[in-house]
Amino acid sequence: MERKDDRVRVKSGLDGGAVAALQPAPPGDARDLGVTAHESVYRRLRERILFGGFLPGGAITLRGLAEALGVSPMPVREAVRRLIAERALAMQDNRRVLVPPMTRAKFEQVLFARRALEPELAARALLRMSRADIEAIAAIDQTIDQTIINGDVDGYTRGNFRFHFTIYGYAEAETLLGLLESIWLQFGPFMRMAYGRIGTSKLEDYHQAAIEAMRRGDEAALRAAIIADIGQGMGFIGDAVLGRVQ
Amino acid sequence: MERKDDRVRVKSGLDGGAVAALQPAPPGDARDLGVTAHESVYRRLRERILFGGFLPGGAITLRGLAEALGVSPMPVREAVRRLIAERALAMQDNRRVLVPPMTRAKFEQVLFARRALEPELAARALLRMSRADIEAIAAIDQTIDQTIINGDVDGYTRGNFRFHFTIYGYAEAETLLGLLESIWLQFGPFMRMAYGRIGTSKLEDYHQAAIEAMRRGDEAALRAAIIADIGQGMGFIGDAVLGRVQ
DNA sequence: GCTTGGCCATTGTGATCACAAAATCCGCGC
DNA sequence: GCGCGGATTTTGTGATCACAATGGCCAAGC
Repeated sequence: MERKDDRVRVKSGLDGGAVAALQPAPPGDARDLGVTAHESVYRRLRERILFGGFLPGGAITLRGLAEALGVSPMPVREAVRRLIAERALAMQDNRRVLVPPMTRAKFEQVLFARRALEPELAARALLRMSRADIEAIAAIDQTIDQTIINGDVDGYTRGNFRFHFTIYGYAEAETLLGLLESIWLQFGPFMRMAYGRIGTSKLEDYHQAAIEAMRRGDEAALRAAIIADIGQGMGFIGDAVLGRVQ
Repeated sequence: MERKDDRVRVKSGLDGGAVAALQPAPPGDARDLGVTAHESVYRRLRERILFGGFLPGGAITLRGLAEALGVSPMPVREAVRRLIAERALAMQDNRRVLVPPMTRAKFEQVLFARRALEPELAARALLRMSRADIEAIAAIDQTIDQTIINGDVDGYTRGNFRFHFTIYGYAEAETLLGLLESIWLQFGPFMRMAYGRIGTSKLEDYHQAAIEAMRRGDEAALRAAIIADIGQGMGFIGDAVLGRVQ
């Protein structure tokens, strides 16, 4: 009993207090309104994978998660199975579930997929965004700048995700967006790890260039800014994580 | 122990014609060797979605599938949830599971994704294929030609899938391949429907051009052949299912 | 005949139990 | 002190049961 809890807590503690612990949803949590238990569990785990810092390679047990989340193992099974299908988690031959490790080959494919999908989604979004929409994106970017100043790694990670996917959401391209979400889930833990290791001081991005391209309605410049942002961010992650990849 | 709930399930039967041909796995089926029940169910459903003809829009019930497959509803739940995560099935707000309908917007995104992923996968495969591998591909294409002559729509559909994914399998790019599999699962039912509606008589493809490009080691020509094949095949499907597609 | 209301079968969801395999632990022998 | 083999615990899997909600069906009323 004691061990089980310990293992969960250890995995969650990537960099101390900045990350909210995995715990049962507060009663009346907005995320749980009219939502099934496994959907709630799925969202919690997904968020944890993207931002929280499940340790890559760390083991995950259904009963352990169920106990930590205050539900029976059943909805956890469904949520975990869904995340496995999205390649966010993996099951090895042992039937043991874990956050799949990053490899150089996988990293390179993630990079290719991002470069193929994200400029396209941004370009499609540009056709459908109002001036107010664009300024909302700019506002998000300002909050990101604040997280950089504050050294808030978790805030930066969340803000960066929100910046990208708020834009892509306007593309009205659910099929392509689904592919991209799977991709982000696959490098999410490593993004968090990289930023956590390097800190926010050296962070720079091409968000401002993207915003100005959107303001001008310049699709080519927007594509270029997104590609530059991907290359810069992924270069960061690659340097931090793959330098010592097994 | 004794099950007191001996409700009459006789008349529940199968849900419409969509699952009519689904049968329990034969004992000792190679697909079930050392494989969990939900994995077996998953493969069977997946194959049916790709080749078999779940009717788009047709309703699917867990208990109906379970009965048709000779298992309890539990492994069906996991298999269906996995297919939903892969976008092969969808759950509407009613919590009813169905084969999602094709829309013009979705079709166009599928086309974009195929054009982005498949030439790349083919090019990567080319670097790793031996001469014998290429001739094995050529042999697959010959069986496809035979299915066209015989008017064997099912055989053509399977052969075409096998032709493409045998090539892409050599690319050693599991991440990209996973994205592409999700894409094929999304248009699979419509591919089958289109070919079934038009028949094999008018079928032509660019497989031969792709094979000769591979024999010459000509990456650019291979990419072009794959792109041409996608355009031709998807044009077929689009015409048959959506009417005219730009 | 057509609409409408209520009854009931059916559905997905979640909890609990049983079981086999895997991992872990523990104590024996060297 | 250190491997090593059996016992024990833990784990994923699958079946069964309970339950609330949705949908379908049929009869009553206009």
